[in-house]
Amino acid sequence: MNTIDVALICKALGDSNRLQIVQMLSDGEKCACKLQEQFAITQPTLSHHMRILCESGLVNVRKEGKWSHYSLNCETLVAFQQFIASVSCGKKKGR
Amino acid sequence: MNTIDVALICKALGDSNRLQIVQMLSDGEKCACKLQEQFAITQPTLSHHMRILCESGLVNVRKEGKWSHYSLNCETLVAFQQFIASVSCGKKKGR
DNA sequence: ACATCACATAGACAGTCATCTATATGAGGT
DNA sequence: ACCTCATATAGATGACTGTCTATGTGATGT
Repeated sequence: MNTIDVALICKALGDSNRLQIVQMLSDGEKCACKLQEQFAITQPTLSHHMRILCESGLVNVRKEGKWSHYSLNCETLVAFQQFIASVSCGKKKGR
Repeated sequence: MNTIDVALICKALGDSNRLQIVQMLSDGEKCACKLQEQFAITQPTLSHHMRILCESGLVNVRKEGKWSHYSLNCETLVAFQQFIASVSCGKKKGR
């Protein structure tokens, strides 16, 4: 995973609504209607946020009838986590 | 570390120049002039990026004579990494 | 066929962002 | 005192962002 991809994901997570959405998806797949309940934003705004999350690669969508079910993309998430974990603060030992 | 703090850090990392700066600081403290060499941006623009990184809490600055030395803030970095690592993709995994 | 539900798209708008040029600040050196 | 170097600040500008209202789309039910 290169810096451009990571920056895109960070940008997606740089909005606290979206960050909370990701945390909610940590529990497992959820439909848009379920996510909607938790936020004081309109349905189109949520849809916009979900699009950004999907485009970053961090979130997958599964359409089933009228519903859109969103879930975290494990592969992308893990690659992102590894990238972030690879940053070190230089000092050999902490504390 | 709460969602607002994390979102602020993500926002700071959501620019690829800043993400690369953080990667460079992973090596250890560097002065602005050293960072400057690596980017095709003007000095004021770099200064602007450094301010955003400092305000996010992820970067510290140490002034010494004419120079500004930047380094990663270990405490913030680790807290951020833990937050990111705590997101799971739902499918059961160890730990 | 029609109405309804779940969601996406379009367009608008105010606010924020990354970048630049120009200028200020402050530390050293001569 | 003056000049230079390293960096910060100010102000401008065009692009992008988050949010809204209004409307479109496609699936489901009567």
